[in-house]
Amino acid sequence: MDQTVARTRSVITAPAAAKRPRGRPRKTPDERDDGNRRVELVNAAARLFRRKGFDGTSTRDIAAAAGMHNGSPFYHFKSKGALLYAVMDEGMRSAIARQTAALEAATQSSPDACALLRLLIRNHFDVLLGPGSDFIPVMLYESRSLTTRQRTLLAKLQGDYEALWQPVLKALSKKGRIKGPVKLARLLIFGALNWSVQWFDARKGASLDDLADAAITLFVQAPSSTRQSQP
Amino acid sequence: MDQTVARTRSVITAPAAAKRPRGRPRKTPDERDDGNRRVELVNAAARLFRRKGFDGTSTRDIAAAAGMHNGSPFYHFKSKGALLYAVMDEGMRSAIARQTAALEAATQSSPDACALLRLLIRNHFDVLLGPGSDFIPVMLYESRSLTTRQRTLLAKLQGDYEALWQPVLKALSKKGRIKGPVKLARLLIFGALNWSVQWFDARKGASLDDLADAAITLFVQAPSSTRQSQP
DNA sequence: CCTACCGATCGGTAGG
DNA sequence: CCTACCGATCGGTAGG
Repeated sequence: MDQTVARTRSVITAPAAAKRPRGRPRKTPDERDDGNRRVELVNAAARLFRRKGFDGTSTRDIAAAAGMHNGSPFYHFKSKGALLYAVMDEGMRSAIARQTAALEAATQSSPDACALLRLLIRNHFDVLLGPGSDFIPVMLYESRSLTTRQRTLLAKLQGDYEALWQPVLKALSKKGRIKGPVKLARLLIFGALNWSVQWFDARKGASLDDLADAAITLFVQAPSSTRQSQP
Repeated sequence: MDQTVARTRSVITAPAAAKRPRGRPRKTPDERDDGNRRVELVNAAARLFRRKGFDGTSTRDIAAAAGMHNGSPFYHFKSKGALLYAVMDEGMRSAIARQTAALEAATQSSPDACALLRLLIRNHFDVLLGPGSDFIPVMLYESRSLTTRQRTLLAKLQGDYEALWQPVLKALSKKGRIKGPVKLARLLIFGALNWSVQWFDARKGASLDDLADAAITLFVQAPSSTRQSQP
């Protein structure tokens, strides 16, 4: 939100150069308040919320992971719940931005619905399972702990995210390559993808590309002969 | 375990007859220790663990929901985690029993793989979303709170459950009606089903039959013409 | 952002 | 299974 302002200030304040011993956790004093610590808090919270759940994570855990002391997170966030919301909000915004950019780039070359779905799915897996992506899993599995208002705000972003998929799914449905009611198909497909958080192990078995291939193969019906498109 | 001993004792101690004012929740003294209270605890725990999560539920919540006082759950279970395990264990055993019975009954009449899959899926939705079924959702979404040993024990049951699906899925795969690696297909399909816990609303929209239909339609490829079976 | 601290809650236990 | 209770932890705040 207003981080840009704070960030600018830090550039001015900072001695700019290298040379500070700096203990592990603590940042240099001139980096204080510049928004970086806030980001570190959100990152630490995302990682811990994912691994231990919202209720299983204490604000002390988060503070320690960000190299702070007990009460310091409350300097940046007014409550633990606000931290949770920040994680989810950032997760959704970055996922939307990523998919939007991918779709824009792709549409220039090959506007094939099946290829677009594969792109969306592949990116979705990356957001769910890729390195450093704890935000969306937290969003998916910890929303019980949100307030009603937070839930409403995030539902808007989720709607935006789904809206990116809808035309692609509709096109495939119209071509008879995705069967059944589109709304239910979308929910089932998202479920298949989102559940991968529970079982995917990056160290063994399939790659994210394998997953995307398997998903496309499973959900998208083979084109009926080749006649369907030219009757 | 050794509850039988305590049970006998209570029968002796109890005044046996009627006539006691008794507050709402309490059972009659002669029903004490007969195992019913244990069942009530597990049921209450299942409902609360599902709604608020394991970490978000206190043993006092559970005690109150079962009409007991603060420390009483620990008369039946040695820890909160043991209660969680009991919920999941019962959930898995009853789900396995249900699917096994359904498969046995069905195999007598029509051994059609697609119909069998539809049966499994329909029952799975019932176990996930039907009335009073909080056990499997807890199993699916709270396993983070298990100890390693508990997780191992439950993994065995999960394997048994999956084993019921495997021949059906393999048959469909062999017929070319489920595409891609069977293992990944199974994981994706389970995900699609299990995720319904997050969005299904019994009061509006689709029924469990609608869901099962949509799932079958989405996952199972239309038989290629009708020729595939008689080459 | 640290220090010191508060009130509340929690899992669990003793002792009957 | 109840009563009374303990030690630990937790979210959050004051005051700098």
